[in-house]
This record gives sequence, C-alpha cells and structure tokens, in this order.
Amino acid sequence: MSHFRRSGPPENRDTFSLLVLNVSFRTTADDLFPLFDRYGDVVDIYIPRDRRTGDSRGFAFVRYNYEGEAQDAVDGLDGRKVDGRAIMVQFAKYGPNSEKIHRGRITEEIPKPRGHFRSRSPRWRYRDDYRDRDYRRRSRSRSRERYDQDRYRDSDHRRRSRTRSVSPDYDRKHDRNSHSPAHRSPSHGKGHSPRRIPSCEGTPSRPRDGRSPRSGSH
DNA sequence: GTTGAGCGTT
Repeated sequence: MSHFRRSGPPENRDTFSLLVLNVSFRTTADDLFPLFDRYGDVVDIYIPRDRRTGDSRGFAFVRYNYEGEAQDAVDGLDGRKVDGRAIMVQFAKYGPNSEKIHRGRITEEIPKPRGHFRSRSPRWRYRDDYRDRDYRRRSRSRSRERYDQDRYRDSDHRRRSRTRSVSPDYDRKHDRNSHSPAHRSPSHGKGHSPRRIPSCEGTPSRPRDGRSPRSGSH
C-alpha cells in the first residue's frame, strides 16, 4: 500500500530526486520502496501514470533526504533486476515547474524573470503545445505520420517567426497589387525578377561596394 | 493480453 503523500510533491526543495527508468509497467512504488529504502530513508516515490489508461509509464521518481543515500541507491540499484527488468537509476532533471536542481538537489535559486526575457516566452509556449499532443506517448517508430504533421507546423511557425514587424502576407498582397500577376510567369525569359530581395527591403542606402557612400567621398 | 525512449503528481 502506498503510504506516501498523494497530495502533490512534499518538501521537494530539500530532497534529492532520483529517476528510475526501464522499470516494468507492472512495477509499483511499493515494489520499489523496499529496494530503495535499504539504501536510505525514502521521502516519497512517485510513478507517473497515463491519464487515459492509468498504467505506469515505465519509470518512477524516488526522493531522498540526502545526496549520499541517493548516490548509493544509484550505484546499488542501477542495473538491479526488478520484475524481470533491469532498472536504471539516475538523478532526476528539472521538474514540471522548472524547479532548479543542482546535481539532483532542488534549490530555490530561481533567477527572477527580467522584463526583456519575455522574448523566450514564445519558444516555451511551443514546447508546451508540443507536449500537449502526446509527446510522451511517442513510440519513435509508428509516429512517423504525426511527425510529418509536426514538421509542417514547425515550418509554418518558423516562417511566421521570421516576421518582425509586418506580416509576409501583407507584403505579398501589396506586391501583387502593384504588379500584374502576369509578371509572375516563370517562363518570362530566364532573367531574374527585378524585384529586390525582401531582406534588403527597407535599406535603400545599403553599401554594396562595402564602403559607406557618405564617408570617403574624396 | 501487447510496447521500452525517457524526466514528475493522479
């Protein structure tokens, strides 16, 4: 019976988190408790489960009060055969709340988010959206179809991210209105379109000869 | 009833 706290993570700020991988899908925290408890006092053991089926995902988290016990458990239980499977014990990384973990220990040394650091926000948002799909349930073998779709979305995001101030659609429409669609014929001579490069657009005084037109006039 | 890279609160 799991006598661990089920109301969220306990004092995870002073505990060392260990990640147990390669555990059987039928292995429960009670099965790992006697194994990890032999190397130290286990604060809590948590096994992530699927919200749909409720089965364990194949890995568990074990928390210790001291790093020595955790390290000893890693060295002693790493490779131990449990339920017919050799488990892999190692220090856990960052948690769901991006908790700062230093060598397995969670510290409160969380740097306060600055104002101009918001530029990184969108990227994290993509990551969250990516996880929202079934990023954890990927089988790395049958998810090829979904991978194609994700890649397509990634491309779209990249193109939209390139825009800094104006949208590419606006420029495209604007260009189409200014010029007739007939000019867009690819068979119109082999010469390139007289249109300027979008990257150079907005920089009329761009030094092409590598020298500023203003300085060195002599 | 199955599977097997990874990082967490039902």
